[in-house]
Amino acid sequence: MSVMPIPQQNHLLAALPAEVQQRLLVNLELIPLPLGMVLYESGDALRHVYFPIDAIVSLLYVMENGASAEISVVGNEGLIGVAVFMGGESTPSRAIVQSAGYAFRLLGKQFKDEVNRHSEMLHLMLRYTQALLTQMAQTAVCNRHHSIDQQLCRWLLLSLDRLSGNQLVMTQELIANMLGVRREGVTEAAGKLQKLGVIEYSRGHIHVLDRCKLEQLSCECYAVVKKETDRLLFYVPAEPRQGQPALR
Amino acid sequence: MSVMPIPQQNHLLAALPAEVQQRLLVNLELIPLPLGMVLYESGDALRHVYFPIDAIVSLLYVMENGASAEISVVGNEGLIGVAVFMGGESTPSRAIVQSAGYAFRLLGKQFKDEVNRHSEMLHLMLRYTQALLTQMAQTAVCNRHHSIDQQLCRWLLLSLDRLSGNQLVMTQELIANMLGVRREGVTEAAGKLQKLGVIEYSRGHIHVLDRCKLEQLSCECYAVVKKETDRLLFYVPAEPRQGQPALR
DNA sequence: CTTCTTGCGTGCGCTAGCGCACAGAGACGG
DNA sequence: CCGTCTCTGTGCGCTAGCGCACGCAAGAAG
Repeated sequence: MSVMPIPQQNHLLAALPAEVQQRLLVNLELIPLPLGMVLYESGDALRHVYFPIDAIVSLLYVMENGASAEISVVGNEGLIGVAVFMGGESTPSRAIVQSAGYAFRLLGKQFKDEVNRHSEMLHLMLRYTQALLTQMAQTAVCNRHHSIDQQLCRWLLLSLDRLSGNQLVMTQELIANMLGVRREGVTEAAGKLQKLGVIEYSRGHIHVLDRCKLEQLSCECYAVVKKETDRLLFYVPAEPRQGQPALR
Repeated sequence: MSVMPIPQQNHLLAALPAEVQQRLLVNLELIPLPLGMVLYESGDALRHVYFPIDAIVSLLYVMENGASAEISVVGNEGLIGVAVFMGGESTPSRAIVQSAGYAFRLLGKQFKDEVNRHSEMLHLMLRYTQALLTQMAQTAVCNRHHSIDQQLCRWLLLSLDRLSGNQLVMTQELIANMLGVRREGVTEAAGKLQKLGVIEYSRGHIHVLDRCKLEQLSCECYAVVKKETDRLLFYVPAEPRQGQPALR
């Protein structure tokens, strides 16, 4: 990040009415999110909501025995902390930084008040929440029916969509935690992809060489979630943004 | 159903302010939900929202190859059709009746207008939606990490909580569809439970004999979802309902 | 340049769950 | 009472993924 991040780089913030943006701007706090930082733990009352700029945050469920599984992933298309306006104030999951970067944050209470004052803003947030819901549902299905190979492809694509460039900084161990599988399983799957010339990696750095191939090898889950997310967030009838094709 | 169902048997309808109840009552339509009825298909625009009384409805994702997986389950604690007020108007899943019974339904537009007029009502619906979110997340985790035996226990408990009595009408084949596993897998798991004296079944009728044991044999997922659902929906500070222990 | 740490590769035995095939047994209509 | 359909039980070979153990090599630290 050589240039200063601005709030409008987060799609949700950018989509707010100008008037609301003005009022929120002064309260937004730019926060660096280093890899592995925990934004909140399972059951924590949410003090802030976070709007990622170039960071990626995973919602992770950690079981009693320590095993984990990623529930959903959030980049600059969304926000962390939907429980603030959904009313629960907490969720039984952990929010952890999966790719370092920056985010703007806002006090939960302030955000909640603002959301409740502006129905347009509320409805935007609710559409985002529905996109999140879709992602969770699809994760459930994917966990049930698809191979590690397919899931790795899906996961790489989800991350890629939320990054600029085609390189991820991410060890296989961490990917395994996210997918809820063995590290060796990821090694094997990644090895296959490398042999096929789809990716190239070494010691925590993954280059995606052939995104197209990746999409072919992925299960349907990626496309379903992407399509639905685009429908919910980026198709705004009779506005200039209409038809914007992708997450980023 | 020898007695006439009344709207207040649905927890969400019962929790609405008296004034709103009055206005909705005349528009509520009592509908019988036979086993297997599809309330909506993946991608359908939602014409109605449904409030189950004694029926159970599953949200099911059906993949391209026909395989399926249950995303969440809804009984008289909730409603079918959250996409109406979340703004998406549709979801990529099927709503199918898993246990026959009755539900009240309401035109989606009417419900939406009502929700948008009453913030108290909206907030109740959002809390329910968060409970749904939790259930989906937990389903994802459960699909990843737990055995068919454990998942069957969880599934039986979820159904039991939404029924009166301790008998389910449900073939192993259908349970397998819900869990997204083989029918034989369910046969085996159910056989174990029967040997342990936890359940008793024959040709689509399952009697639960020892609910306690069922909870012990289930994975943590059931308890997590139940606790969170109770927290979100039934704990209303400084009101008579406070401390109500269970879903039903 | 050495040493240590971190990330990746690999092999091996094991189990859960799959796909398939078929058999028996309750329910039910004629 | 008989044929038919639906539901459940069982057996068998197969594979994906697990747990474990160990080796190796690229960077970082000294």
